[in-house]
Amino acid sequence: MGRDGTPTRKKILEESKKLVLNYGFSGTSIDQILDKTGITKGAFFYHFRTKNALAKALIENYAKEDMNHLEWALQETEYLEEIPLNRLLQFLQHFIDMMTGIKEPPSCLYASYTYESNQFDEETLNIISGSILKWRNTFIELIEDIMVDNKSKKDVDMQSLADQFTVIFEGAFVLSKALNDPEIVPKQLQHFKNYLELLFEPKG
Amino acid sequence: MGRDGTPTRKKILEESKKLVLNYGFSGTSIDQILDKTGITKGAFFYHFRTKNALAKALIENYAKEDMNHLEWALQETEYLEEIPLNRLLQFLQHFIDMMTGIKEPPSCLYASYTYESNQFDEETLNIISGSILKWRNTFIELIEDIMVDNKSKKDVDMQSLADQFTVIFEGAFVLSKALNDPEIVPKQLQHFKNYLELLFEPKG
DNA sequence: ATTTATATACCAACTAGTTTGTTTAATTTT
DNA sequence: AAAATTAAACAAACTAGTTGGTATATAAAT
Repeated sequence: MGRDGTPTRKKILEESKKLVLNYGFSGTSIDQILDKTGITKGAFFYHFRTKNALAKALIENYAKEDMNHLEWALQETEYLEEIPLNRLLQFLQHFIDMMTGIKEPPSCLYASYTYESNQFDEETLNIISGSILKWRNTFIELIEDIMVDNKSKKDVDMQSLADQFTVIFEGAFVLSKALNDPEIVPKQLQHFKNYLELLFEPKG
Repeated sequence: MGRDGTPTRKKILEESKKLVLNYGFSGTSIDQILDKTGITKGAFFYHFRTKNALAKALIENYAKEDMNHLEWALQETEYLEEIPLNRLLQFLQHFIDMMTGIKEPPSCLYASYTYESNQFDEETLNIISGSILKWRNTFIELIEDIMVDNKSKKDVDMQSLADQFTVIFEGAFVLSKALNDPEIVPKQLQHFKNYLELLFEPKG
């Protein structure tokens, strides 16, 4: 056994994530990361073969956490399986709650990478599209369950309705950052919840 | 008088905008811009004092076009002033039409800059927030006109409802790019239109 | 009308500094 | 002993920005 490198690796990933979200990936230099972490160049290149290997590790990490959020909300609402509309609304409410009261504007590595996508290889970009498609398909299933015995008030395209969750998240992040107002995020999600209620709630 | 530099300046702005949207601002080098435009470094720095002066000119240009779109849609729907809901829906429809049939995923310089905001000075970032607030206030007025004699089906926060237009645009751009599917954009806007119809249309 | 002047536009080569990445030898931790 | 880390020097390529000079269109003076 040698010594344990995981704390160092973790520190690099943590600090560089913050830097990337505010300077962009190209705008973040390795020297900047070394300053923030206090480690040396040798240690950095011991953990990551190239700067783009860091990019990939960052997005892999981020996607894993993202998929955990998805699984968590699915499990938390599993008990409502028999009342599909309530389940979907509760699923959404979890994310509204999560985003309520945050102190600074959140941001998303997917969007960050997407706006400098020519810097990254296909494998790295596929992690992003893969995650987004996972959200899409999850929502499609949740909505399909509703539609079994519940007609929507409007003739809607289901795939794009499913995408709207991610769309609103991503868009709200951009506005929240640009206007420096974290409250924008939960408020926008609330509108999506309203929309689903208006579309699917039975009463007149 | 010397020769006319406006075509050169225009070329720089056009090409660098494309580059910035795919590589990020930091990820776009001046040499790259010179390759694409075929001009020389001397010419570049004749037109722009620094690289960040280009960033500012780019966003000024972009914001101006953006504000033109806003004014255009306002004027096109002015004839519906007396039927505020129809006006808002028609206003939206203009942008749905504009985004229908496009061949490649569009993107937005506001979002691009926002995800590497630490690269830019306050003046540059204020152009972005200024434009977004202009959209917000325009939509607030349009919605207020509706609410004069039309109660909404849900108790909605007006400011965030106004913001949703920009939120959906920005979010749809991100997904459209990440999944390489330009059709996402008009489809997402259609959902916003649906939402407004469900909120404000009188019939049961 | 041709020369002369001049401001603008532009070019090619250069400079100073930064970037990612390498190397090597010594040191620390398990 | 093996893995992780430091420190420091180094290189090759790239970066933003500078310099000194040249071309071009217009306007003024001859």
